[in-house]
This record gives sequence, structure tokens and C-alpha cells, in this order.
Amino acid sequence: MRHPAVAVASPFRFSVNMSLKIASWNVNSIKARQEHVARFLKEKNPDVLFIQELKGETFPEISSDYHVVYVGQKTYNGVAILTHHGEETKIISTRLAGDDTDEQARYLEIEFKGLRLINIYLPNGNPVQEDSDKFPYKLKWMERLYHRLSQLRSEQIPFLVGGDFNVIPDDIDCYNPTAWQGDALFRIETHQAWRALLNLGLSDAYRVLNPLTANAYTFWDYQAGAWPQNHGIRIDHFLLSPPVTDRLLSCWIDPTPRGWDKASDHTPIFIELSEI
DNA sequence: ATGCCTAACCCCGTTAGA
Repeated sequence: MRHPAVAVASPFRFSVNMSLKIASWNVNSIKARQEHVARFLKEKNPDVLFIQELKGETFPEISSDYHVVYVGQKTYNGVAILTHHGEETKIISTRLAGDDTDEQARYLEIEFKGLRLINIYLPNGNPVQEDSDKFPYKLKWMERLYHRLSQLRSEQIPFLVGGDFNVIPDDIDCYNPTAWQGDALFRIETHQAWRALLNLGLSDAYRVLNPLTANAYTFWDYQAGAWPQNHGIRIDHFLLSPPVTDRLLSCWIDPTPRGWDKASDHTPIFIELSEI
């Protein structure tokens, strides 16, 4: 048979432009990294950029090509979503449900092109010790996230969650698993909560397409020559709900911004989705 | 080894990050 049996719905279906490129990057202060972000947008031209750790209450003017929605906080946390050419966005929520007393700016959920986009800066959780509530806060936050995503699943709303999860999913995701034993990013409770998210039917976009790739990291400590020795961890992720996983074309980590002068300790991760 | 580095705040050291 010379011609495919299935008709092509649109002559543009196989155009290279018919995809959505979404990036996520913890910049460790938007004020300190605004020139890096401007360079990144210009060079990579993503349709959407998730940013974490704004570390401030304001968002500087960076690019007239992008529309910015953000939730800020003095000194700590803060997340933003940038969309190219001011495409239609609608803010659904600027906080994670489940604790009205939680003032930390770590969650931003928007509607974009029929998708729910969720940008998170999941709590670090260290130190793990009796007299600190940081680890319990992390676990509670993950439980709240589970409930929110479970709700979206039952409502059959297609979504993706991207950001700094502060979770090292497995041994392959860090240069020295032994060194991370007991750390909040690698604790058994953290892994249980991570697996609970996956068991909602979500996929870890990077591992779907790169199941065996080792030494693939998104964070390198400023200290002890971690970057030049590639002593990193993979903690920035995209989790996709099933219909979004069906649209996944590619997922990659771009280490180059980590090598820039006065760099963030994180580097961006990308996904590319086919258009409907 | 629990620091090594970096940023914010604002007092010139502390807190937090991961």
C-alpha cells in the first residue's frame, strides 16, 4: 500500500513547529540571575519556562517576549511561569491546598493551551532531626501534593508538574548513593512519597526516555569542586499525567548554564510535547 | 570531615540551601 490508511488531520501535523517546549530551572535568586535567564530565553527560546527560588517579592523586567506570572516571598522560595508571546494563561492557584497556615511561596498552577501546568519548589527537608520540623513539613507537603494531583486525575484534567522536587529518585540519580543515605532528599519516606506520586499514573519524563542514563544531573553543589568533577544529583523533574506522557517527544538536561560565570547551582531540564 | 560556596539581610555574622 503506497499511502497510509490513517488520514492526516492537518497538513501541519508533521511540521517541526508543532510542539511545545517547556523548561524548568531553579535559578537561586532571580535578582542575581536575571542576565542568565535573559540569555537562556534568547538562546533556547522555550514556549514555557518554570522558575524556582526567586528569593524575593518582585520579578525584574527580563524579556518583553514573555508573559510572567509568579508568586514571590521575601528572601526565600518563590516560583514563576513565563510564557512566550503572552499566550493565553489563567492562574488556577498560587498555593498548594491542604494547609491554610502555610505561607511559603512554592506552588503555582495555571491553565495553558488546555493543559494544567504546575510549577513547584518542593521543600528541601534538611536537617532531618528530632528538634526540626523541616522534614515533617516536606513529607506533609508531598502528601498535600499527592491529594491535589489525585484530584486532578479523578477530574481527568491533563497536567504536568515541573520544578525542583528535592527528591533523588534512585541510586542512578546521584554520584555517590552512600553519601546521601539519611539525607532528606534520599530518605526512605521521601522515596515512598515519590512512588505514591508515580502510582497516580504519572511518569518521570526524563526516565521514560532515558531509562538507563547515569551521571545525568540537574544540581551540583557550589562546594568541594562538585561541578568540575560531575558530583551531582538529579532533583529537578517533570511528572506527566498519562495523556501528557502520550505526547512526550523528548526530555533532556542542558548542563551548560551551570558552567556560566556566577551560575545557579541548578541547571535547566526540558521536555518537548507534541501538539494535539 | 558537617566545612568547603553562594545569596539575602543588614550588621560585618547568621540562616538557608542540598
